[in-house]
Amino acid sequence: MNQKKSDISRTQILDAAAKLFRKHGYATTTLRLIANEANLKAGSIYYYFGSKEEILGEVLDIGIQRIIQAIQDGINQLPANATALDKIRVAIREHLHTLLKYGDYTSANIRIYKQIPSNVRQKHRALRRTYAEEWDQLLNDAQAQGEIRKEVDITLLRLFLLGAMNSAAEWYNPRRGKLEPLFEAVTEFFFDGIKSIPDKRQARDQLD
Amino acid sequence: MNQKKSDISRTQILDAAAKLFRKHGYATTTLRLIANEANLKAGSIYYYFGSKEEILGEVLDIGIQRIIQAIQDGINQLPANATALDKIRVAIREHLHTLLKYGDYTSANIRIYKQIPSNVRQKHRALRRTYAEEWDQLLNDAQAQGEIRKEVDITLLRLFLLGAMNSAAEWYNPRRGKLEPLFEAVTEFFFDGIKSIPDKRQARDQLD
DNA sequence: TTATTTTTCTAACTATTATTAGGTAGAATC
DNA sequence: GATTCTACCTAATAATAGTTAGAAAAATAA
Repeated sequence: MNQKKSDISRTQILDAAAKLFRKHGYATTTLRLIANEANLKAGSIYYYFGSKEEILGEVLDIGIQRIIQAIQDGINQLPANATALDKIRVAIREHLHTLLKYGDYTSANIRIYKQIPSNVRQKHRALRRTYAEEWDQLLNDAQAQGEIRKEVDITLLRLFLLGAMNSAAEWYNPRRGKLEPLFEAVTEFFFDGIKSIPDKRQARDQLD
Repeated sequence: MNQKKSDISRTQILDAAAKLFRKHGYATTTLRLIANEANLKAGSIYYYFGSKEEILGEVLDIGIQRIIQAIQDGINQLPANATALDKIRVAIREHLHTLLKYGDYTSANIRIYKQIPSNVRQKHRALRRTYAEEWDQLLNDAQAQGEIRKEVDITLLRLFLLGAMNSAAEWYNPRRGKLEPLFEAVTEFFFDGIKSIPDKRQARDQLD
């Protein structure tokens, strides 16, 4: 009844696949490479998965689910009087952390999503949508509270904010720098902007 | 002496490759698909290119060069009294435009860069570096002029700004929306931020 | 121990790939 | 008109991919 050995191998295959998908993309990652990384032979993979696409699907789902979980946990730890912007700060931090530190699944997801078979992408789309909606919720709340200017297009904000963060998966090198400055830079840029002096439009907004 | 026919076919191959690389990635784009899109047979491609990698290399280079050219042209058309931020605005606009409108080469470059054979990426890296340096120049100028707050880390700003813009290649649908709102959103977010009221830190900066 | 089930391996099969060798039709040149 | 060059094509090659079938080994149960 106890099938521990089996679970271990299955996890090793997924871990190996996530790592290699992230690094080399889906198409160029062969089952023989995955098997090798997981200390198996290629044929043995089919004891656990029906196809290469099935592995891909599971890696993708795990990638998003981990990040959703991390943000959920982070927000739950916030004090009761936390503002909407506080929650967004937590979400930014957890997103970056999950993406860049414990990142094979999440990073693989971000990196290869657009270059996978369309039937797999199709299936995975719902989960992505869910994640996007959680962000929209956070951002809309902040706007409703008056913490985000009311002219801001929330959808575009989400797309550019996530786009900026996800791009770090392309250039961030864990050995060359800590993650905290990235978090501070993102919040600084998006919350306050980079300009020295508020221009007329912003000044006007403040008079409302 | 006039080899117009040849040039046309060569260009068609490159156009087809850029289009397919952008859409399906490098590995999954076969020479037969490229040939078909360019109205040739696969073997004929070798009359023009020595290998698939050679096509890739040329597509990548063209992608960056077009964007560099567009920005250069845009800045040159600016009046003499344009500010450093004005130039950055132009650079943002041209970057988005080249990426999203005339985008097969540029978009292919952005999308597949991380999943190509490392020797090709190695060769192409210098051009990318050049482009990054042009941005750093623009941003540093603005900071030296006092138009960007002096605490801003210019390298991180470049990485996140380009990351945000490039992400649009993943989600922008030309049929569903105009490009101008994107441009406005990017400048709004990065220049002024999204917050309704400047927080203490920003207020402090303004007192310096 | 023996029997059964779970897990892994070996060795092949089929399809597809980039690449190459050699041919061909027409245009250009002599 | 004969020759050479240009721009392709056809057909084959060798390598590699995902996948499968069946045997071997390891673990578990009897």
